[in-house]
Amino acid sequence: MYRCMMDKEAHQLKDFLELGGLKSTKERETILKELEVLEEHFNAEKLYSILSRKGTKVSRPTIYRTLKLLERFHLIERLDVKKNCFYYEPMSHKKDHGHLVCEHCGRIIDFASESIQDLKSEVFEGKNFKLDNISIQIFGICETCQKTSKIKS
Amino acid sequence: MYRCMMDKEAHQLKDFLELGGLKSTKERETILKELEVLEEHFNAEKLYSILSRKGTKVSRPTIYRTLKLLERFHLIERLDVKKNCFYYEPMSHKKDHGHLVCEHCGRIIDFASESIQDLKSEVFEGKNFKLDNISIQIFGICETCQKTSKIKS
DNA sequence: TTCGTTGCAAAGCTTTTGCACGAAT
DNA sequence: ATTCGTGCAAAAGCTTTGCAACGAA
Repeated sequence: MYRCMMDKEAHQLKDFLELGGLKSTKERETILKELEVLEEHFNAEKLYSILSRKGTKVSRPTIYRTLKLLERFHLIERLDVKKNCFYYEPMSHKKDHGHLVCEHCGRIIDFASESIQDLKSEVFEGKNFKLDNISIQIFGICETCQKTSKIKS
Repeated sequence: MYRCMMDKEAHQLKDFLELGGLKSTKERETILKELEVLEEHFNAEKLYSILSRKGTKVSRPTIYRTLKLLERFHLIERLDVKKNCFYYEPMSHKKDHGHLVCEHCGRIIDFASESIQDLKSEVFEGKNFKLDNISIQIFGICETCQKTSKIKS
């Protein structure tokens, strides 16, 4: 299962890196540190601009490479939210949950649900499919946008 | 709600087109006709090559534009399956269902589930979120690939 | 005739890659 | 001393756009 992230990410990463004969660099630590405090869903570009603004700029290629690395180690998870780019889940979001994606403002809201577990059991029992990761997106209009409904049909 | 598609797509489309002051062209009909018989999930490039092979080639820009049009009319639905491109649901797939996406061979298998309805009710009751469309992807390894498991961990 | 539509070529955007330099072990 | 990682610039891959020619109403 992806999606899940331990508390001491840094340690984990270092272990993984060592195991894989990979190196711990200041760029990787910068990114990891940012992800530990990041509350929102993000993509490569957003991370790039956050770090740039903070004066700890890391190049785009390195950001992309590092995100891939972290994904491979299941330390972050890639989302699928109808944008033509990759979005990621912050490390702080842990257990199984789905995403409410507002089609008006683009906001992504996590939601937990009993039914997700049911769904997994059903699929596991019904089909001979080795589950890895479940990804649930519900598209619609969030509360805020419904109120300020400047929404064109 | 997206995802749902009536039987007489062509009629529907013509109505929509008329309503919007849009025109019915042979390119749009070619695409629509292909989508009516297409069994598999597809993307723009796949559609392009199918039509090209059949000798009813339509340019890429037109394919992209038409798919967008059909999506706008809720005649097809865009999927989110961890590829860096848009995948669509064929018109023949109707009611609420999720997708099992094999991470090894890339195959997409539809599955229906009671729990999807539960999930929708839960969200509808719990949050003040105006539902539009639910998108469920379960990633893992399909039966076939498990058997022929040449899978690198 | 009037607009919407098409195809081409070019541009746009996100992501990836080649390569030389630099840093970690 | 190796070997891996970084940044730059360039390429790649998918999608969109500008524009002139075309075609449906």
